[in-house]
Amino acid sequence: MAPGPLLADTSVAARERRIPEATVARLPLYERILTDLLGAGTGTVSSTELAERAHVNASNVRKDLSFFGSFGTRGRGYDVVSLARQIAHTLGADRDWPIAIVGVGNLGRALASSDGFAAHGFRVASLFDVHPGVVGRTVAGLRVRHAGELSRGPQEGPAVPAASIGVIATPSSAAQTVADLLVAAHVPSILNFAPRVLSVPEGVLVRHVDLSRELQVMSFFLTRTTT
Amino acid sequence: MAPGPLLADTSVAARERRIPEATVARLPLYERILTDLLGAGTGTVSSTELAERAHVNASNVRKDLSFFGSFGTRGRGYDVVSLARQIAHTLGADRDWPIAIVGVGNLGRALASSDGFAAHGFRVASLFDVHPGVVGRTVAGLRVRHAGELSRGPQEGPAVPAASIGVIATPSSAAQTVADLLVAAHVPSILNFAPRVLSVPEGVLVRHVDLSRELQVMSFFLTRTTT
DNA sequence: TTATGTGAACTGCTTCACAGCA
DNA sequence: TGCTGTGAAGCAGTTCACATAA
Repeated sequence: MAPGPLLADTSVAARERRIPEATVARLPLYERILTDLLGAGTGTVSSTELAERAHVNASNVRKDLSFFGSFGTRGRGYDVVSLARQIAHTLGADRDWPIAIVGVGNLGRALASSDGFAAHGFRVASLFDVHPGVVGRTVAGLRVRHAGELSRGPQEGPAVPAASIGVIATPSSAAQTVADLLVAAHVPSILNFAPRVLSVPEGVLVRHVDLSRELQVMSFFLTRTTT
Repeated sequence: MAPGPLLADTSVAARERRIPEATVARLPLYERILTDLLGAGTGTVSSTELAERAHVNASNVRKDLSFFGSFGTRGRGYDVVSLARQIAHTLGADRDWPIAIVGVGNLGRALASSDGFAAHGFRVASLFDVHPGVVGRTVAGLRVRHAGELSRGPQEGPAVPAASIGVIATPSSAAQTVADLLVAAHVPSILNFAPRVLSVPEGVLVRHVDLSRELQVMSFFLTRTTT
C-alpha cells in the first residue's frame, strides 16, 4: 500500500478506496449543512444531528464520511471546520472550474447568473449561442460568442480557454451537435440540460439534469397516491 | 390472479406490483425515445434497440417494461404506438397537472416558458413572487401574484386553484417558508429547485433538483480522473 | 430463428449492531 | 458514558441465462 502517513496534510484521501457514487452525491448536501453550522458558530456536530438535517440515516452519514478518513472524535462528534474543509477539498471546491455555457436562452441566462454556480469554484468563463439576436450581446458580464467558434482550430487560439465543464442549455435538437463541438474543443466534461441521451467518446464525463423528468416522476407518484 | 382481460383498455396496470423508483425514473427516457421512433414511422422496436438508445442494458429495459404488463411480442419486439401510450398513461401524462411556480427570477421564468413543462400534461397555472418589481407583471401569459396570496383563506376563494405541483424557484433562504405556504394551500407535491432540504408533513411528495449538485459531483470525478 | 419475460445470481447501497476509543 | 468507525446483515437494483412463445 501507499505510504499515506508521510504525505502532506491536504492529501488526506490517502485511503483511495472505491467511493460509491451515492456517497459522492450526498457530499454537497453535507457541505451545505456544515456551512450553515459554521455560520451559526457550532464547533462540533454528531452524525445524528447531521443525519437529521440531511434527512438520511446516521449510520449512512458515518459510513459516507469514513471513506475519506477518520475525521470524527469518539464520544464527541465531528469538528465542523475541518470536516467542511475536507469535504470541500474532496469535491474539488478549492480548485478553479471554468465553465462554458452553450445556449443563452432563458435557462442559459438563469444558469449564467446563478449563485449556485458562482460558489464552489465554478466560474462561468464563456457563453455561446447561434441565434443572431443573442450573439454579441453581453449577458452576466460576458459577451456571447457564436457557437461556431467552439470548433476553431488551435492556430486561431483556443476558442474555449481551458473550459473544464461544458453546459448544454440548448433546445434538445441541438444537444448532440453541441456535445460533438465540446468534445472536439477538448472540454473534458459535459453537464446536459437537454432531455436527450448524448453519445460521447469514452473518457468524457457526462451528467444530466432533466427538469421535466422530475415532474414526470412526481405525476407518477401522484397518480398512485391520490388515485 | 385478477381477471385482467376483462378490464377496460387503459387500466392495463392490473398487475399492481411494487414498482422500483429506478424503473419509474427511466420511463420518461423510454417515452421520449418512443416518441422519436413514432415520428420516424417505426412500428416495432426491440428491447435491444431501445436499450442502445437509452444507454442502458437490454434486460433492464425488459424488466422495467414487464412491471406494467406484457406489451411485447416474442420474436418481434414491442409495438411502438401501444408501448408509448402505455408509458404515457403510467406516468399520468394523459391527465392535467396544474403547476404553481413560486419565485419568478431567472430560473422561474425559464421554467414558466419551458417546453418540457408544457408537454406531458404539465400546465403552468399560476406564478407567485414577493418582489415588488415582479408582482403584477405578466410573464408567460400569466399575471404574477404576491406569494402572500397562497395563504389566503378559503372564504376568499382558493388562492391556488387546484394546483397539483408547487415549484420552488426562490432563493434557498425562502424555500422552507414557501414550502409551508404550499402545504397550507393543500398543494400535494413540491418540486424544489432551492439547494435546501425541506421539511413537510408526511403525505406531501417532495422531489429535488439541484443545479449545482451535479456540478459538484462532476468536479469530484474530474479531480479523480485528471489528477 | 428471434426476441420476450423472468427466476436466479450478482453487485452495490443502506441499515443494524456493536466493538473500540475519548 | 457517548459517539465514532466498521464488519455483518439486509435490501434494492442490475445483469445473466434460459425457458417460452411467435
